[in-house]
Amino acid sequence: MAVTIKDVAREAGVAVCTVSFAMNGSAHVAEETKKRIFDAIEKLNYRPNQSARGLVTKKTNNIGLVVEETAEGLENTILLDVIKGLGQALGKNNYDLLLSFQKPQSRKLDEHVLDVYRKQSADGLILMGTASSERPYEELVSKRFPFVLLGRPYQEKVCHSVNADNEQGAYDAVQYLVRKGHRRIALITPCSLEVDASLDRYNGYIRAMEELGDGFDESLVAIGSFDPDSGYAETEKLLSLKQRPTAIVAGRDVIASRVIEKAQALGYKIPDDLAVVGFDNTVVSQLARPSITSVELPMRSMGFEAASLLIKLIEGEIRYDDVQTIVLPCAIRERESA
Amino acid sequence: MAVTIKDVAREAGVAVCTVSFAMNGSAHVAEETKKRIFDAIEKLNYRPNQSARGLVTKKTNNIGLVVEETAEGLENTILLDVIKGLGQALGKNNYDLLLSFQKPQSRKLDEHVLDVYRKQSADGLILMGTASSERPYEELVSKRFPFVLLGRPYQEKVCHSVNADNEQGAYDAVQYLVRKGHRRIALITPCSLEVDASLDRYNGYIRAMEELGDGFDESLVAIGSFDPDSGYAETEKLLSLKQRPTAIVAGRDVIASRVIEKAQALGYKIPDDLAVVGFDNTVVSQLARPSITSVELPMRSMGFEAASLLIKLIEGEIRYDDVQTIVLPCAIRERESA
DNA sequence: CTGAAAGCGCTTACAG
DNA sequence: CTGAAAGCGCTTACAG
Repeated sequence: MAVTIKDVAREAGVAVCTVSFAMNGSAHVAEETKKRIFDAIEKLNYRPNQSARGLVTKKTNNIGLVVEETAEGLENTILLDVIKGLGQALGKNNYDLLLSFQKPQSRKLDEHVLDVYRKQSADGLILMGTASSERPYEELVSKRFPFVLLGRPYQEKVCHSVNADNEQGAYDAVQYLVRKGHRRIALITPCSLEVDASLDRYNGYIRAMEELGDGFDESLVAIGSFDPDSGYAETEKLLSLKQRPTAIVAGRDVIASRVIEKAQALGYKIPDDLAVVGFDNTVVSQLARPSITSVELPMRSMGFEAASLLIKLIEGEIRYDDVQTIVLPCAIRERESA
Repeated sequence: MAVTIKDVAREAGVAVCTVSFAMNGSAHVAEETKKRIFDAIEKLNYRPNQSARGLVTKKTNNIGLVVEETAEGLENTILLDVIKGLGQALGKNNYDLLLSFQKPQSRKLDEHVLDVYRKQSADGLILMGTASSERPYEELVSKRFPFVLLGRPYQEKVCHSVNADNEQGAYDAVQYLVRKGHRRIALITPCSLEVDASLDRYNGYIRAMEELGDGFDESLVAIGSFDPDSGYAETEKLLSLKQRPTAIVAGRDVIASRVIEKAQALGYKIPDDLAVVGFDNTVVSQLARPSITSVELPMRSMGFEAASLLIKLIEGEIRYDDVQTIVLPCAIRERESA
């Protein structure tokens, strides 16, 4: 049915292997022969069958990305940027992205990750999300199967990983506010501190506050959540402090928008009475009024770096044991709120 | 290196083909033998090599989704919902999603679409986006390669397609406002009318307005754009009409949020002085204050239906020539702005 | 009900 | 520099 390498060989009047050599550059082929071959390929619109190729080369030219059936990992807009970043690196290197979705019945994500490895349908894996499972890594590592953690806890340096520097992002946010003249700076965490990124931001905040010399005042920290209304109550609490903060670092943009609403409702002018810095630089920060100064996570770069690293691992440009831990800086996008 | 069907056969003490028969149910195997085989599979963690399987069955169990290098198609948050919907259907049926990114150099998306077909790395294709190219379809159709258009112009019923009923969505939005007592209802289109979805919404609006009996007043229509500030000027213009509208249907949520801001700045109360209905039901409509009543596009269902349809096509449950045109209804999510 | 064998479309030593 | 042949890991008629 489909055109095969045999058809090309016949059309060009050469042996099958010569076509293969010419296409892959795996042996020298006379210029003239080459031209005949490439003409035949173009004429017939020949593309090597990936399954046949994969069977012998043990390479699929696919990168796997596993997604939970509940799709929690897809919840955030941010994933789109990651995929774009992945795509840039992948397209450049001629890889495709294989998104594997869990079957509704099978509850164990770990097993599913292992399955895409066992089926050999990808040459490497990008593992992203917050879920920190240990088991799949073991089998993957022991079999030296290439994979890169993206935005996950980096397992004591035993796995290649790419992450955003959340700690530095929060630190910079405080520093930015200090430069604007603030000293009483509060933090609302993006969610519980059990989540890695949340803890990192918390730590960055503390480091910056301690450097300020006033010491760390626990009453200036509130724990936010994924509740869409998270930020209202925390703002009210923070602003009713005897020594109220003049600035708030909100762990996520949505929370920042709630902070602004509540503060405005209480009669505060933003940013004059209260400065607000958000996190994630999502569309929310652009649409809010006033627009929100926000710490941008380099999601696109993270995707790009993760895919580039994985490809180097696959192609042997980086040794498997030479564990890479890439941490990318966050940048502050200045807008009206601070 | 990896465990093969031979290993399983040896472990279970049967012939290779018996293992294959047992796994695929393609021939009867005695219960007892079956048990030995499945025990061996479990013990060895055997999973059939996808390339080998694909080579002989001519099936990859992959669905292709082509993405332009510029990733325009990925621009909207909405794609995430589509992917979730695709994933639901795919996971259930044991297919993976192959996202193929264009190489930076190759400028022709059409060729790239054809390449994933020619390489035989997917059993079918989901084509989404607004770009309407004709050429790839021809080759695909003539070779009877399964593909489904998602949110694209549906090419005079020659291609299977899944779409949202934008026309009805706009019609319903007007009807909804009429029920709230409005008659002077304006429309700001989501973008130029060259885009299919935009035109459909425009037509739905017109149909509803004409049914009202007051006839179609062109001055009540403004053409919006993708400019982030689109909506400001249009609102100003519409509200300065001698007979100003009491309600505005905004073609996108972002535009609706601009309408609200501008109207509020001009002293109008929402929804009392001016009712506003948005489109797309994005996070913007939830975060705006007042929150925005919005027409929801069934992106998740569209993804699910598109994948389900494609799988039926692939597996022969639907004849290739029995062209399916699935149009899914939009629903109005009532909030504060109307 | 089970086994031996051919073949899917490639790549890669191995000769010439 | 090019050709004939083996083999990758499966599935599927074909015998028994």
